[in-house]
Formats: sequence, C-alpha cells, structure tokens
Amino acid sequence: MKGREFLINLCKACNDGKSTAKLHSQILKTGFSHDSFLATKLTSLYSNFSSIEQVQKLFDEMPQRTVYLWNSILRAYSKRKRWKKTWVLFKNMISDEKGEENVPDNYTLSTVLKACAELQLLKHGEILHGFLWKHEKIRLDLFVGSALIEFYSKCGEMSDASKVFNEFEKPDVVLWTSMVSGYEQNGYFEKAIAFFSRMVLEEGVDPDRVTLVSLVSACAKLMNLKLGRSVHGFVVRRGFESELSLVNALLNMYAKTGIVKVAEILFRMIEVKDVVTWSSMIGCYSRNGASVESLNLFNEMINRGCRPNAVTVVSALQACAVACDLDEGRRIHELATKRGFELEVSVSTALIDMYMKCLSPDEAVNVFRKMPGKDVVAWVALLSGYALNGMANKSIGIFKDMLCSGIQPDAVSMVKILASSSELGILHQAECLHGYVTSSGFDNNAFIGASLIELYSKCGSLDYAIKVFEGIIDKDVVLWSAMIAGFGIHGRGEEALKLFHRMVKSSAARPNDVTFVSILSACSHAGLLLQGIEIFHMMVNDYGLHPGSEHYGIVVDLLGRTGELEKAMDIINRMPVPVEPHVWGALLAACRIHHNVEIGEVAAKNLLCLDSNHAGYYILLSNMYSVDGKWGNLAKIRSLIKEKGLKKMIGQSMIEIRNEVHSFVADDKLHPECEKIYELVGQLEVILKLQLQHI
DNA sequence: TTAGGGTTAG
Repeated sequence: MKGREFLINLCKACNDGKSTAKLHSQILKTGFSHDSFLATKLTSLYSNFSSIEQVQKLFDEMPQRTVYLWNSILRAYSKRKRWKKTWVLFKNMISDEKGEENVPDNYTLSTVLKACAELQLLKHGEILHGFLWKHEKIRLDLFVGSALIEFYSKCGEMSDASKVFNEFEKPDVVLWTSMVSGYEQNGYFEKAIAFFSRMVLEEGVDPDRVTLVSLVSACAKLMNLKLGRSVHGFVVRRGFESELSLVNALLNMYAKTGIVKVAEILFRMIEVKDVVTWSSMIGCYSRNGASVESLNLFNEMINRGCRPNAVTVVSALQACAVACDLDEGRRIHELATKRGFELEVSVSTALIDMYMKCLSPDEAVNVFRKMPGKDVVAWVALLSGYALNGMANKSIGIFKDMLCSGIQPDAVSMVKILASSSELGILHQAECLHGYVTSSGFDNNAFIGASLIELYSKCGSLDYAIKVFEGIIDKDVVLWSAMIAGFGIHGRGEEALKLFHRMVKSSAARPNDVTFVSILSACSHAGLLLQGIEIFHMMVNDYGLHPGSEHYGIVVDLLGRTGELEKAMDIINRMPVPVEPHVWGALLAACRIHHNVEIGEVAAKNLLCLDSNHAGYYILLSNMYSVDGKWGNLAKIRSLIKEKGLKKMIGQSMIEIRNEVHSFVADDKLHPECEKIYELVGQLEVILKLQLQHI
C-alpha cells in the first residue's frame, strides 16, 4: 500500500491544474483509479483548479460513486453557483444505482439546502427538512443548521428559521449570525438588532466580523446612526478595520444616512478598495445630489484600473439623471453595452430613468423595447418618465399594458402611477385608479393615501381628497402634508392654515420640511403674507428645522407677490444655503408683476449665471421689458435666445374623449381644434377635463 | 469536502 500513501501525499502537494493533471495520470498508471478516497480527493482538486466540465468528466469515469464523491461534485457545482445543476445532481444521487452508500449525509444536506435557498425551492427544502427529522445527528449538525436557517430566511420564512435555531442548545456564532442577517434581509431590522443584543448581552456570544456586517446593514436601513457609530467604534477597537466587507457596510451606512463628509473620509482611508467600495461612494454622491463628484469618482475608478460592474453603472447613471447630463449618460450606456450588462434589469431600468430625466424619451423607449425581462420597476420607470416629459396621457396606456403582461404593481409603483396620472388631472381616471387601489388592498398605505389626495386635488376634486384624508385613521405627517398642499393648490390658504394648526394641536404627527413647503406655498398662493412669515419663523424657532432653498423660494415668492421686493432681496442676500435658480426666478417673476426693472435685472443676472440655458427665464425677462416698454433691451434678449438656440417647451392642452386622450398645442387654434373633435364625435359623451398643461 | 456578510434601478 506504499504507492497509495505516496499518492495521498501527492494530493496534498497539488496546488494548480497542472499538478492535478499529473497526479491524475499517476493514479491511472498505478492502477488506483478504483480507490474511492483518491477519486474523491482528485475530484475536489479538479473542482478547485479546473473547469467544471473536467470535474464532470472525471466523475462520469468513476466506476464507484460513494457519498463522498457525490459530495465533491455537488460542491463543485455549488461553488460555481450552478444551483439548478446542483439540485439535478442531488436527485440523480438519491436514485443512483451505481452508488453503494448513497444516503445523503450532513455535507450533502448543507450543499443541497443552499441550492434550494438560492432557487427558492420552498417545498423541496421542506421535504429535505422532513427527511432530517429521522436523522437527528445530521439535523443538529451546525453546518446543516446554518444551511436550514439560510434556506428558510431566503424563502422569507423567518418563523421556520427561528424554529430551527431554537433546536440548538448551544448555537455557535455562525448560527446566531445567520439569524441576524436573515431578519435583516427580510426587512425586520429592529428584530435583527434585538437578536444581536440577545446574542451578545444575554448569551455572551462574541460577534465576529460577519455578524457586524449584518448589524451595520440593519442600522443603515433604520437610519440608526447612533447605534451605527457605536458599532464603528467597536470595529476600530477590535481591529476589524481591514475587513473590507465590514468597512464597506459602514461606508454604506454613512452614505444612506446622508453623512457624506464622513463617508468621504472613510472612503479615502480605505487603502485597498474593491468594486463595492467604489460603487458605494459613487452611489452616495448620486443619492445626495452631488452628481459632479459622483461622475468624477466613476472616472477615477476606471483610471485606477478598477472595473465597474452593473451596480456601479446604475449609480453613475443616477448621477447623469440628476445632472441632466445626456452625453455622459450615453457614454456610460456604451460602456455598459461593451461590458455586456446593458440588458440586466437594473441597468436597463437606470438607463430608461436617465434618458427620461435627460428629456430624451425616444432613447428611453429604445432601451425598454430591448429589455428581455421587464419587471414592475422597469414599467414604472417608463410610465413616470412619460409623465415627466409631458406625455402623461401615455402613462395610463402603459399601466394597462403592464397589467396585461401579468405584472402586479407594488406600493411604490402605485404611488408613481397615481403621481403620473395627477399630471393629467382627469377625474374619471383618478376614480378608476382609486378603485384599483381599494380592490388591491392598498387602502391603508399612508404614501398611497397621500398620492390619492394629491391626485384628487389636482383633478379639481378637493371634496374627494378630503374624503380620502378623513377616511384614514392613522394620519401620518405625509398625509397631513398632502392635504395641506391640496388646500394650497386650490388657493384655500385659510383652510390650509386651519388644517396645519389642527395637525400641530391634535395629532401625534410632527410637521417636517415637506409640511412647511406645503403650508408656506398655501400662504403664498392665497397672499397670506403675515401668516406665511409667522409659519416660517415657527419652522425655525419652534421646530428647529433648517429651511432649504425651496422654503426660501416660497418666502421670496410670498414677499414678491405682495410687492415687498426689497425685503425679498434682503432675504436672498442673507440665505445660509446656496441660492438655487428658482429663488431668483421667484423674484424675477415678482419684478415683472410689480414693474421693478432694477431689481428684476439683478435677479435675472444672478439667475442666468446659475442656469444660462433655461429659455423660460429669458422669456420672463423679455416680458418684463415689454411691459415696461424697454424695446431695445427686449430685442437684445430675443436675439440672445435665438443665438443660444433656446426653445421654451410649448404649453399643451389635453382633452379626453371617451377613453382617448388628445393633446393640442396651447395657442389660438386651440378652440377651433377642440370644436373639430366635438364635430367628429357628434353627440357622443365628451370631455372630462380640459387642462392647460405647461411642460 | 461543508456555513453566515457589504454596493444598484421605479
């Protein structure tokens, strides 16, 4: 048996494909090819160093198939994430006539359960679990236990995962971690944290780096920066800073909670970055509106030789969408095509979103057409994109097509569909969608409720909006804000104020920055100057909120409408946040109304510095000149518009006849064209809504 | 021969 021992030693020395092949030929030469131990060793060596085809070939040639050999081939497929094949092989294993000891053991079960988890084969996994009831020794193996927990949590069955966990008297850190991450991945973030606390405080189990990754992810999802920071401290104390997955999780936590500066410092401190590190930081910038930084980092990543993956591209495309940078978006599209992940659902969807936000709907539609597996997110990106590009009339058709394709909307998509429909203002359509919401059981969703209120408000039916609002018992801040905004857009400022005070006095909801946008603009539209200013002070002094450019814009609008142009100018000069174009725009519009060319020119100058390609602002300025008879200046502006080739999107009118929506350019020909339609349909029931829509 | 983890789209 000397030769066998020699071969076994040779196995230990094998560290690449070449030496494995050499060993294989020696085994064949020395006549040990029937030795099941050597065969298994050889299979796992091939599994490590060669292609799966070679492993399979070797397996097929084996005269005897022991459970060890089966385990080796199952692992070879599982390691390569070939889950379907792993499952099929397992089925072959249990019905194999060549096998002598083909009863699956703990190794087999943990590998196959993983395949069931990845393939979401709940029933199959449950049968395997049933089989284990007769084999306690295997069932209580820690590896099988963690595989079972992972299987149940990937199938969304956390109560079953918990039952498995409770069977273990002394679960190890991996089992505890499997539960923590199971809860985290199924959206039970509080439970994940509670489970972690139990593990550490009650059971005295020392968390390792993997446990901490799941914990940090839960903190990020809950925006629990306090706990997250303390975990960061723990990571540093324990010397886990070199664990990239953990640092990436921390980076992501700061990114998600909007602490960009800290994320930036952490990012620069990471010496060896991987694609996840880069993608997280690029995504951090995109989500926080820093599109220039995001795209610069994307280029830096490529220059440093790190290959972007689909996730990186999605984040970079978001930055293009934020910046309206169509050229850069197209370049990234090309890159995605070259790298072969253009057709991945998330990439295609991000492309649709980018093209739509860069106002190039045709390119978005091209991407959508090419997509192989359109899911609800892709459909909704298209639908919202049309609304954004002033073609909300197409949205409802897309929604119908989506339902016909068997795609069911979720809560987020319902919100988007309602928002797109609100661009049209067709009451009949709103009622249909409301019916759909009710029949699909989305009634109690506060976000959907708020969208319905907005939709009915924009369709002119404030009564329906109030009905929806009063019908929801647990009113949260989103709902209150939506209703206040509803009163606001109807010019019913007093009622908006009344509702705001009711909210403050009689509800648990605390007004946030959005609520203040709603109430301030309600005051502005109704010309309630004093009340508006009072609300603004309340926001700062009573609620400690920091007004953004949007709030300042409304205050400027408020002062501007009532002719307080100097005061408005003063507010702008003292703004602690960057002045965005719309603030100067509000002042310029006010100057036009009140014929103040002097301040108007200051506003225009600043405005055009910030955004020199917005045709609307030039037109606003030229209108101001024409009202005041400054024809020379007017001519200059007009020629500047021509020179720059700027075009203002033309307003359109929509008319719905039966179930068809028709749009017209809103000029003098509008009415005759409408009449034509009337003639066309004769005595048929016409018109639900006629609305001038500025695109 | 075996385990648990980090980035993305509406």
